Amino acid sequence: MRRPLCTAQAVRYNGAETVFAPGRIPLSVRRKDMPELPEVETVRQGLAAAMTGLRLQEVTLRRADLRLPFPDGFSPSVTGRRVMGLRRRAKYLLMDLDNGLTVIMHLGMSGRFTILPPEAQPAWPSLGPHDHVVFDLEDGARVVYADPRRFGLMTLCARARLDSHPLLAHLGAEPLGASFTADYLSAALRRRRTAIKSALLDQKIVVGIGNIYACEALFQARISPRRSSHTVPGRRAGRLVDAIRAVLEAALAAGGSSLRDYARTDGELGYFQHSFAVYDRAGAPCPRPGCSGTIRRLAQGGRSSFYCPACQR
DNA sequence: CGTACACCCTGGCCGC
DNA sequence: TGCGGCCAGGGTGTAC
Repeated sequence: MRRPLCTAQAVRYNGAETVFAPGRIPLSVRRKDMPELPEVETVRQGLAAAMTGLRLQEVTLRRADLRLPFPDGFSPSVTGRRVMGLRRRAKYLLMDLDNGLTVIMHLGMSGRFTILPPEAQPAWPSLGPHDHVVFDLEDGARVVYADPRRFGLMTLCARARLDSHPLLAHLGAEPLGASFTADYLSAALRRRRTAIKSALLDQKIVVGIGNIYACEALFQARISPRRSSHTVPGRRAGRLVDAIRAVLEAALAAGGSSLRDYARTDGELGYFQHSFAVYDRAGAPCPRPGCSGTIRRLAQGGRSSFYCPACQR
């Protein structure tokens, strides 16, 4: 399918709705399907509702690895166990089992879970080539993990040693947690000379922010993605912390409502229509009221940044 | 240690 | 219209 030509496009900004003038600039209305913190949290809620308290009657691995190999004994360690609950740390999903083990799961870029309710069983879709893990629950429901690009992972860890697991030990602050403050961010950035955009993607500083929300938060905080990190501490760090929280919370709210919609239809979790102020909008007018700038695209660290050079400094 | 970049993978988009 | 090529991205590993 080709990208639609822009006729009129609505974008939400600070609660006010801005409508782009008709133009000839091709704008993709890209469906966001890269899991960042809000998407992972939405998936966590869906899985928790479907799995908590139930036994995993059968767990099937349909290949030997994703980004990493499944650990030896994965299926036997998990099969027959009861799911005590689902937690999230950064973009990792943590499924606690009743034998003291926790399943660590990451969606990578294209990982997705689908919940097939028991009553729909005769009409369940057959498994495709990218359906790598199948959890059959004791109530007859089925949870399928699919991941075309296989950047995701699934592994096991004793719950008592979870905090020192190599994947989790070096993670920075949760952006929606109490420890993520202007002072914390200022201290983390003070001696860094990389661009602030790259620092926001560094999971040792703050977790859960991917390329899209990094761009959106910098736009809302009116900070250029090119600004050197060590010039952010102080007032800008305060704006940035507020902007990160606002952007993630708005996406979480959208995810929650889409979860209810999807649960009624095909049970697919965490993927929803979402529009962005700057992400993937190169050439579009800046949506900030009163700003006449044009959104630009910039390559930083092998990744695309989108920003308004007129109002982000 | 901080920084920069290659790499993993495949669907989808682009140009020819 | 068909096909080859390139790009997207998170996280880790390596080289400077």
